[in-house]
Amino acid sequence: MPTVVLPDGSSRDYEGAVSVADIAASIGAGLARAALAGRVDGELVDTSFVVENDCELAIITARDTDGLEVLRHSCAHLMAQAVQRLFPEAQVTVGPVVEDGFFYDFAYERPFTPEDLEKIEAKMREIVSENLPVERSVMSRDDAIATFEGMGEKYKVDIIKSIPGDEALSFYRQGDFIDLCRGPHVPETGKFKAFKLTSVAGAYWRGDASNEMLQRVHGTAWGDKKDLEQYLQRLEEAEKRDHRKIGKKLSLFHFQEEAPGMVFWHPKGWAVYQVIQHYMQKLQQDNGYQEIRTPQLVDYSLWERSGHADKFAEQMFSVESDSRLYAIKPMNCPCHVQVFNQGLRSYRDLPLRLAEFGSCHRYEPSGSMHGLMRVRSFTQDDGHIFCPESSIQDEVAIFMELLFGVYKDFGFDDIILRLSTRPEMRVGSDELWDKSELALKQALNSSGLPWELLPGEGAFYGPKIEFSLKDCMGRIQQCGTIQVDFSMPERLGAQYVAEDGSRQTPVMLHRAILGSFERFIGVLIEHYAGAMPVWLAPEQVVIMNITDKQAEYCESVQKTLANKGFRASADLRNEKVGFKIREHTIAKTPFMLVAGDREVETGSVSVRTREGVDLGSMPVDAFVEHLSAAVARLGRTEAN
RNA sequence: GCUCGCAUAGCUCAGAGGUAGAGCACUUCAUUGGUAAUGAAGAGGUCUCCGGUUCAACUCCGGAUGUGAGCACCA
Repeated sequence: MPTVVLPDGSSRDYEGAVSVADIAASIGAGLARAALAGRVDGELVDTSFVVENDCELAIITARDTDGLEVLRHSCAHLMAQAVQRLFPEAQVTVGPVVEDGFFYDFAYERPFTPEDLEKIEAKMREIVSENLPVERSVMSRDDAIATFEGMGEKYKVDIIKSIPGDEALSFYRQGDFIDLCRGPHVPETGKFKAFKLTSVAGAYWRGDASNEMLQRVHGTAWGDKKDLEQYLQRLEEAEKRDHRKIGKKLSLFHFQEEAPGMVFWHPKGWAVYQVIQHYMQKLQQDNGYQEIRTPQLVDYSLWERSGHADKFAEQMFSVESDSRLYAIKPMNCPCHVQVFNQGLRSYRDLPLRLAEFGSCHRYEPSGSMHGLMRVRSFTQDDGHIFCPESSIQDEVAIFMELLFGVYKDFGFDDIILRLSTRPEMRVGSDELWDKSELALKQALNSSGLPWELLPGEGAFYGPKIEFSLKDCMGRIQQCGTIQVDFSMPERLGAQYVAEDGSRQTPVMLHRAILGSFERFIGVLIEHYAGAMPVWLAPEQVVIMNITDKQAEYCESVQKTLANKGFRASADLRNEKVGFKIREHTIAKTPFMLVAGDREVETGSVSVRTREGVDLGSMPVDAFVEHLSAAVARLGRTEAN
């Protein structure tokens, strides 16, 4: 006589053991149709799961996040079934759920083509219309291995063998297809209303580049057609915001074959870069950093001493000159230690905060480059804090405060914090790791923000915090970081004289707020779809005449604005004002000023924004005030 | 680096085994027009590069380079 408590708090009694599907049916026919799975006392189960005792139960539909996951996971099975019907030689491997969809990896004699994808999708629809029941079963490991060996599925056999423990394994069968799976799954193949295969690409077996390459087919699945449509629109929107596209359209920068992975900044892109750099420069000055500049080429031996040559030799550019080997600097830290090492340092000098807009070159693998997001030549807003072990927590807390302010100024309010702790391969005593991990944890906790733990993901020299921001498309972009390093100061002989006269090795905190200018600007472009906040806009104002008669007036207004430090230009071309408005709107210039005879007479300008809002005519002074306020707001929203 | 795709005018893209087209941009002329495209004319391409097949290659084949998606990598 189970009593089932539903999410709304109501409860229902049943005569005897009853399946989740039956419970759904007893609540309503609509719910029964929509039911994809159940959650019994917090655990996800199939709708065929039989409830025998009192429990809390929720019927899971495509409206639940969990339901969508079940749907997508089942859709991966559906796809695998379709592939095996079309290509009996293809072997199945794994097919997990990913954000917004799923994929399945197949081993096949040749890569799938886009035409194959269409065929697979058609076959999937066929299987949907067959409405095959999806049935769970349990097999012992030995039986499972024998079964899949019999089918010639060697990858599955591998997977089964690699699952630890020796309890029985669950399998899901739908018609002619069976797959190893924890489940749960949808009750029958008729449940799929909206799915689409999106792409095919290679992926290594077990994610290891030394293994053979499989065919990974990506797909997406949703509760209904409307959601699918919305998702596809979101993809389109993301494509429109692609910083590579906008960068070209707005002439911010370009790349060319002669310098792969290195940016040619155009005047407008460089203007943005400069604004950001000046902003950071001022910020760091105001917050106890001293700016330095270190060489581009440094003898290879320094990189050997720092340990980088060992690990990253292949990713370092080098130059030979006078039979000496130099590395083009791939990072700034060893150079900063050299600056620290000049002269004898006292504990009174600490914390010593050195900052550099450090230009670095790394030979990134060709396939990893991506517009501004991953380049071979980039500039970090790098900084290193040399301090005694005891100040780690304070320094980290101060840094985080600084970083949050910067992100807000750029218009990012949603920040994600992650702590990466000791990896297997590491230097330094456990005691040291304990201390610094604790320091980072305490700094995180005192920020009051939620944070995530990534065990084992720290650098070999110390734990780190990574700061990611969420852009307006909900994508997570890693930018800032602070890392504790107990290794490099020692390797490179950094020391200071402590209060008691003894020589001590300082701890070094590596930190960056933006990460790299290139990447950060890429993120900004996508976040704002090119329409930068006024303080960052490469061109803040353009003033245009209606006829040649107002040319002189426009020039004088332009000069007035430029003298006040605004980025203003005059568009005096012999074109209709509508044409000019259109061009500058497309160019995302925040303010467009029009001057005709009326404005000349009254010493005013007619103001229009790139959003198409007409602010009417106003005296030039009034506009200057308006503009100043817009600039001063930075990227902050009203609330912040 | 790996798998698959792509590479045509400054940009966005069409295009057939018989040495190329559109729109925008550019130049010139006319036009002086009040808030998202004034009209006309002109100029512009060793069709990424190197090989091969062919009477003939921008087109087919191979390679290189760059680039796109995904994987791997990311101090």
